[in-house]
Amino acid sequence: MEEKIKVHVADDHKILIEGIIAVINTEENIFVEGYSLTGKEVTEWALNNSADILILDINMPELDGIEVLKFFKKKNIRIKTIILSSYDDVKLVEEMLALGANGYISKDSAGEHIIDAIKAVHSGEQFFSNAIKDELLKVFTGKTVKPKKRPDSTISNMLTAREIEVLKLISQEYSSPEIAGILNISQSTVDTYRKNLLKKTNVKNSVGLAMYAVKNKIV
Amino acid sequence: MEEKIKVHVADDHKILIEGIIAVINTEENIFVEGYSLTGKEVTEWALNNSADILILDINMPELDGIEVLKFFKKKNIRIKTIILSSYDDVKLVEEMLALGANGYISKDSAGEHIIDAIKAVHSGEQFFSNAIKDELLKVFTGKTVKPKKRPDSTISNMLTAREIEVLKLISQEYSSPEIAGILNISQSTVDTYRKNLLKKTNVKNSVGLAMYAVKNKIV
DNA sequence: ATTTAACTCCCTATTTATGGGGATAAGAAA
DNA sequence: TTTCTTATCCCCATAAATAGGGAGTTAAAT
Repeated sequence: MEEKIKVHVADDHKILIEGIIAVINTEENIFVEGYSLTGKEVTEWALNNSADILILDINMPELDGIEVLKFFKKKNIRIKTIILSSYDDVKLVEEMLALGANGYISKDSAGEHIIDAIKAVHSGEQFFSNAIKDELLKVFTGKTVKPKKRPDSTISNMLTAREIEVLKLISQEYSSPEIAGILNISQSTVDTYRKNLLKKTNVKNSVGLAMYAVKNKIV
Repeated sequence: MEEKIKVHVADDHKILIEGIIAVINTEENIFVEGYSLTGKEVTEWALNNSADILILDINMPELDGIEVLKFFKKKNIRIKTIILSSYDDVKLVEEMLALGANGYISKDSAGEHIIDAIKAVHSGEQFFSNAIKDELLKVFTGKTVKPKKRPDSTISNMLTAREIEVLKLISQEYSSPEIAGILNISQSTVDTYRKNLLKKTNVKNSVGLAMYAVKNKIV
């Protein structure tokens, strides 16, 4: 009496969807109910359909994965979701968990991991790709299940107000001496913020900071 | 006696590779010889191995598809190549063709198109995804091989191919010494490109370059 | 054949950025 | 009260980026 696990896949690259379907088809008790090619399609699908598991790409045109999850929350749609990401970003995982995602796997990982993820999430567990696990441990020391507290514990909250100000100015092409002038603080202080920003965001240089600011919609 | 078409796949996302393999495996007379996860791996593979068809992603870390094709040209390695791209960009098609690519398909297209592309390219034809065809017609009115004119004047066109490569790497947080290493040119040259980029894009610094790259969808 | 554009490399010099360390005052939290 | 966070500042040192100049090679276009 096997009840097959019903999966829906959402990604803007059809080839990748077909790949996932092919991988899933090697499993007896999992099947793909259908797929969506845009975030909008997913939300429309979700209004009148359902599945046990939704595999959701974060990078999609128009409506991305984050927006889709927000939509679900708003409409009180409950579906176990596994996030599919191009890169391993702890910050994103945090945000995703806060939005109710149940798993997070990287596109770099092998197809078998998708199967593992589906099984785990379907049985009520959470699943993360190995690459992300180590990072996670540092952040959620021990708490495996819920980031129940502060609903908007996104990354921007890890940065202090002043750090964000500096980050914004960096992203606007200002140099440290200029930022010092604008904020009326010494350049040493600006340098300190730069150092802290680099550590907290885990990027290599100013360009990384700017890209981080873009990703997190700080600019 | 059918001779199977031997294919090598290069993409930084393993799941996508598995998808392509799965799709290709549905075909009797095509098989996947192996795969590479980075551009560097492809070049190393190509030095001692071969295949009938190489399916090559353009967006890969460190060494992208363009660089791989340039490497082939330099080393006089001949392999029929089908470019796999996330977006339909005529400019890229132009460049790819000039570098000797034989086909260009979008990740948005269905898996069956890969099969079609492999068969077409293997039999000596060129293959393009439908989305790109219309665009192409406008540009190469009839001429399938050589792109001699560039009637379009987008901002990205003011930048040379090499400049765009450097810009990409800058946006990926690489420093000049690192970029020099990746592209196998001297740091002086990289510095020259930086100077030219700053002038052409009219921004103040590396952060500005990265933001420019984002705005113009170069990254 | 000549010009042009792209790619390549070098020199000199100054300014910024990065990385390590430590330190103090104000205020909030435990 | 004591501890922790935030914001502020400093020293030292090295690496990287910016800014100006010049110059050779190749390949394509006219």
